[in-house]
Amino acid sequence: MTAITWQSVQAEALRRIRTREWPPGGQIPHEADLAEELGCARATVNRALRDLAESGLLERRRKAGTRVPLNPVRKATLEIPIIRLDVEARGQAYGYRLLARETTLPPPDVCATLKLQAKTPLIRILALHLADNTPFCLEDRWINPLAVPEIVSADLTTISANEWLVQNAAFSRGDFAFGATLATDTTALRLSCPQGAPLFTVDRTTWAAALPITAVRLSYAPGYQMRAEI
Amino acid sequence: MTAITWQSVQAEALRRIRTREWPPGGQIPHEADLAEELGCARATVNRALRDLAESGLLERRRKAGTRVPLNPVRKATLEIPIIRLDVEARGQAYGYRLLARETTLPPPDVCATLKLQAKTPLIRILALHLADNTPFCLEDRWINPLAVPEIVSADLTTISANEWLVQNAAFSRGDFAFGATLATDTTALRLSCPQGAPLFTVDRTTWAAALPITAVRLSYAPGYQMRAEI
DNA sequence: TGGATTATTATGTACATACATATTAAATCT
DNA sequence: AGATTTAATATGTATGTACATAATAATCCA
Repeated sequence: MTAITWQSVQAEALRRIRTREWPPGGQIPHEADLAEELGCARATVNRALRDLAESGLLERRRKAGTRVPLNPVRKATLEIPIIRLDVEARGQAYGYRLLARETTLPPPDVCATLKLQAKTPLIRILALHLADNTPFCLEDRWINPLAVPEIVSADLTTISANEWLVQNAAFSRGDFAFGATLATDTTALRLSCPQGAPLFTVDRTTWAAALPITAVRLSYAPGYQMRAEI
Repeated sequence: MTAITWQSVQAEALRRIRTREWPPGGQIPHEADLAEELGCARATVNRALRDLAESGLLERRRKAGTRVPLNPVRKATLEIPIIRLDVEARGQAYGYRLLARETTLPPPDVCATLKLQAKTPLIRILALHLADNTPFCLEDRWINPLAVPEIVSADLTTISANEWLVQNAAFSRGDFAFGATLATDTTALRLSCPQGAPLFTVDRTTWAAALPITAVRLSYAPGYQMRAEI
């Protein structure tokens, strides 16, 4: 029976940080000293402190040691589910409607975010996600067919591009930008909300290495909140 | 020289996931088998796969083994810096103005989010954060003086409550809710933006165990975007 | 057959040791 | 003194072994 787990070491470290036994800006003992003091292996202390450093509560550098940051930059974890699961997790019935699908030349801003030549034709998808039959989220997406050729034969009337891409595109990197925009007249119509309503929006771009796959703007119906914990 | 690191094992696992050599929904080999195949210790494989599971790319269960999820719920990491550092990271000059400070009974909704009795007087802070002398973010905060008694003697005209609390409050848990709201007349005035402009807002509540510390709404000037990577 | 019990198994973790690596501090040279 | 080289050191990681734990599969019994 080993009474000391890395979690217990972490809890003790957290206690010392919170009580300022390890003051902000100050150095904390070496792993080896802590291991001896707490009666465990250095690897156990390492696991505990490494984890705290990843969440921003400690700063570690080789040779320099470990210190408590003065202005910790805490890290919160955002869960990015497919929209269907997001709706279903709220206990609501999910619905989906493909509004438009075409292959056309993208506007300059889309070209820029995807770093593509202006003359590359892309697939544009416009779709509406519903929760309990009321508009939940409007998906305005551009897809690079060179990155996912199978998309041209995919039936996007029953499965959303959001879901299809998660399952079929081997993406390696993604950027997110969260913001607020006003509902334009057409957007308001589609989301069944007043024109000028404030919409929470997510602009997402995903890549397979250097190859751009897709850029999407998700406009959520008024009142939507994205949640996170720390 | 040990050629095989846990990062290289992770890269190989990622490759197999992306190429569908390990298909979605399918089981992958045991750690022990992988370790033998790749020529490393099981602990190395464990570290690599555990990390992938934490980011949502694998699902692991004791005895059941490891599988590739059909609908992976990816985890993005959000960095939560103090506002001053957020501004300075953009290469802009940070400014700060305390607009109001009073001790008063909070409205019912604030009581509810903080789970406090309605008759508990709280400290209310209203402050403006500036970037290059233009309004950047409006901070509307309620602080529980029972959780941080030193706040009553803190000078919040030179250091923001945001920063003071990060440095002085030992919080253990926090909830975030991101959304979009319309600028009311008073908010528009303070942020120097048109009334009815869409504002990206963050509602944050922090706790020390079960003791509520503070609830704050941050309203960012129009155009602000919060970014994350995956 | 059905329900409880027991065995099995894959992951999770602890440990001691050894070495790698980044970074700082000391020493050396010009 | 200032620049360069060298030593020292704290963290980072790999390994083999051992055992813990959770979850499943097999078994047993009524």
